[in-house]
Amino acid sequence: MSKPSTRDTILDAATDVVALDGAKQLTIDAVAAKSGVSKGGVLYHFPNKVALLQGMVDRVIAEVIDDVQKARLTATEAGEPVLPRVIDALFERIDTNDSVSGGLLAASVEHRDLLGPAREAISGLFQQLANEAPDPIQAQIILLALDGLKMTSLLGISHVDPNQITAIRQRMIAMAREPYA
Amino acid sequence: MSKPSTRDTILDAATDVVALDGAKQLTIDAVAAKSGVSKGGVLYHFPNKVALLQGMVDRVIAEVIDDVQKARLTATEAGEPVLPRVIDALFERIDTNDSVSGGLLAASVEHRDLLGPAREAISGLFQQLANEAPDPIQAQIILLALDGLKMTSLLGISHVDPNQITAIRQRMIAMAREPYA
DNA sequence: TTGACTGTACCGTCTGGACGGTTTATGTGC
DNA sequence: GCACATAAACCGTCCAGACGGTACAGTCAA
Repeated sequence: MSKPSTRDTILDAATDVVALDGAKQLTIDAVAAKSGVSKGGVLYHFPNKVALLQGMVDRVIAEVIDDVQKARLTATEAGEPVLPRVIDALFERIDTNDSVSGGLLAASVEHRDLLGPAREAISGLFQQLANEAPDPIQAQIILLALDGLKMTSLLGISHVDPNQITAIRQRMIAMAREPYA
Repeated sequence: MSKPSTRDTILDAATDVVALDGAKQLTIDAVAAKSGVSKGGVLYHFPNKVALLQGMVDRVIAEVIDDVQKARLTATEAGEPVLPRVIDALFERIDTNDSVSGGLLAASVEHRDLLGPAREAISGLFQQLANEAPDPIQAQIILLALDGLKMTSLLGISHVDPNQITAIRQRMIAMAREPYA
């Protein structure tokens, strides 16, 4: 276990701040305090606040993409259809409902370009997923529904009865297996 | 056309500010300047900034609910299934992509209770829509996909090819008409 | 008279970031 | 192995501007 880089320490602290105190409280001072690094040190690694946000966003996005790619790989290796596995993977992420992504989402409204690079990557991946599926349009709808589920629950405005989550999940998988007639 | 109330004038101005300059620029001073009402006047109607935000959110939510209810009414009057009409109505709202909702969404992450009352109303309405549909689970998935579409396009992170929007819309309607076998 | 404002002055606080200084790591020549 | 130079990593303070909110005297139509 090597000592984590200061850069990562800072990003971890920033994540903590958002998770515990909300996105509004994400100030350079707060991050400095929580990370044990001085304010100057923080600004050395991230020349300004936007760069810090960018660092956080990039980490989260990379994680999501990694999850999906993994699901995709294991599915193709097992000779199974890809989409059901992806659905499962994304549902797992919904359950681990970090309040961090919500905060980052909010920040991204302000700084549109934060999600610019991420958009490219995710857009390409999802398009590919849909096109590889037997029924691309249906696949898109399923992926959109996953977006909706994630985002509404992220923002605390989900209108889905928790008891029905499992049914929805299973239905999505069933849909993914047998395309629309 | 009677003169709009000062309260509405203020809310309009606030909406303008968010639309043109972003949510971050929504300051009491900015709203006062844009509305032509003095700062004191603004604070007379909205004792603090949160109250102002609440006023904005409430207006938007009421509008959405109204649209959906209208679609629902005309459908039942025509003896048609409700969901297809609702899908159409919500798609129309996606196209009129006000950047305001995005800003309000961002603000709602910070002030969770802003969406509290709205959540109740929308949650109830959507649940009812789903339960009235021939296939409630499928209906939920469709409604979630609409959420996803709206939110991703609101945040500028949509991964849907614009050329496929129409196909997706039609498929959703087709799905709503004939439930899953 | 009263409610709906205007206009201005003011306060306390927060925050991003600039800046100059200091420690630590990394070579490099001898 | 050692002295030295150089740059990277990091510290702590200070500042200017912005913002929410208060206070309060005055205006004006109903």
